[in-house]
Amino acid sequence: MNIILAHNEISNWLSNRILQLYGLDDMPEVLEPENPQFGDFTTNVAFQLAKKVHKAPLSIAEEIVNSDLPECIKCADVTAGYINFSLSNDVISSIIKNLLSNPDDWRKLHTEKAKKIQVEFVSANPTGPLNIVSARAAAVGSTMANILRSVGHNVTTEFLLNDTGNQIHLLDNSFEARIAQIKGKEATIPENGYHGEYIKDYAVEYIESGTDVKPEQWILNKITSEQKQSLEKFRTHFDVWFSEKKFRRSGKIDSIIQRLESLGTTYERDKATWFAASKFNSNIKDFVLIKSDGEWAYGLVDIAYHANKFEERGFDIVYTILGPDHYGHRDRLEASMKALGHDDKLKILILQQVNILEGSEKVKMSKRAGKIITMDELIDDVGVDAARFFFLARRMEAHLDFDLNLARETSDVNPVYYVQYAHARIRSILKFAENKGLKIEKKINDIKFELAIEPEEILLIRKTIKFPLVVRNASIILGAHLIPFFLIEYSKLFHNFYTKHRVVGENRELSLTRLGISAAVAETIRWGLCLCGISTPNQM
RNA sequence: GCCCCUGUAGCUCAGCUGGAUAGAGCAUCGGACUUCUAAUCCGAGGGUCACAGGUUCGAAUCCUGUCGGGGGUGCCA
Repeated sequence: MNIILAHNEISNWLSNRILQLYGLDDMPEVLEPENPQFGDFTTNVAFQLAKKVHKAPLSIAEEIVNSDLPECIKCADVTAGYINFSLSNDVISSIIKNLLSNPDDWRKLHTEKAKKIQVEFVSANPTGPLNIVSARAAAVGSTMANILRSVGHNVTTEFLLNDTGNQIHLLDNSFEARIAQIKGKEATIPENGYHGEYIKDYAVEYIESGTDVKPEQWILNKITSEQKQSLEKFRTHFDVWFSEKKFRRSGKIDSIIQRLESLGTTYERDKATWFAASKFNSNIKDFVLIKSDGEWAYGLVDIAYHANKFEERGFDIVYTILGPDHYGHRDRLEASMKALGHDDKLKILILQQVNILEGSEKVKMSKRAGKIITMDELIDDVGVDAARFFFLARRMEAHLDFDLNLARETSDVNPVYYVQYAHARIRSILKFAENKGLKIEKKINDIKFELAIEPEEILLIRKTIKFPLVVRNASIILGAHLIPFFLIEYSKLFHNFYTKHRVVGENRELSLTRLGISAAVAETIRWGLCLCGISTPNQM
């Protein structure tokens, strides 16, 4: 038994009752009440039916409950029209024992029908070190991928390497100008080229290495491999680095343009080829696929790239995380996927930007001007754990003001330490108990959860068994932030429990029960932090 | 102009596919270590959920409008 099954059982039971009593084919919502006094699950279905069946909510609720309850339920109370369900003790106890004896299985939810999903994120231009904006994307994208895997999907992470085009030319020109300057030759960096110091450092390194690799190739390799390193250090792994350059040579782009033409979605104007995007979404304007000089526009390449994800690589769903400056691009891409028959398979998520503040002044970041806060600096200053938690503990749509000074100062009070501390505390208790001859792993079957009668114990147990619901919900609403917020609240419950009740005490049976609860909490925190790519130290 | 995001405690933010008394962290003030980790806990103060209408048994949540903040609206990528 697990909580997801129990939840489904209640939902199904309710729909059956509604069908039996009123002949209505509804799928009622079964929610968790905020206040624990209202049980483990609650439904407001009586209110919703009141109008349809012309009865008072209270009597509807009573009618529904007046029958055999689902097996997992101890009791169903009707209060003010709500129906509140409480799980039976056996179910609760078996869920926790299951968790303790097979933590790895417990982490595999398999709640959804497995789909082949791609998450594309960061995809920064390889023109310099990754900045703090990419760090937010990295934290969110990698955590989303972890969450989707947890519920049973087959997930691939991808970084689109923009290794060709204007920005790359500018980078190359800037790099070669720096090399020439260092060699004492007259050279100027293009006005809108890359002026950052790092280009100078790379130029020195290039010259000193005496390599015969062309500067253009060398700088690209250099920057890409440094980006990879930074990302790995930030616990963000990409399964695929997809080269735009290679893709452009594959011939797929020509075939996409032909298909769009044969679908009648394109037209010629001013010597350019346009896509009639407004046909698919009246809010957007048509845009250019092939420029008047015969070059492919970025929009076209990206259409072909996304079509490739579905057609060549067979993804059922693709999540592409973009910054708000690509907002205009979202509707265009989605319209084009519709044209190609991939309705609703592509979901573009806009991750709001990070504003950098220095005191109260907003700092404009620009790679070209060389003003950036790099991901490496962030890692050095505040650490991976604190940085990831900081980025994850807000939803995607939230604009984020990042004051680096404040972040440094508050890294001590970042809630991540609060959560990690709860875990470390428990490890320490378990060790203490083990030294006294109470090794919880060997006594799981002896635990008597009915001994847990203190409110703090009951709250912890309730919250523990429900974490899978949080993970599932996060996977559905694509809200990675649900995990950190759960962990903060959850850790608070534990710290509170810890100060009020002694875990390892005189009474061996009670100690065992409390150790069982504590071990389950530690396991849950470990899972949650692991989803977030955050470490779980055993001592702090 | 049009489109997207956003406005909740002094600060940073949860809560938004409508539900029971609006939450957390930080900051402020007052308490708690002889005992498994005080990186902790307990308590207090702090709110016109931007504003105005509407829908509903019920609105921070949905709809309309107004105002404020951010972004987009390229034959750049």
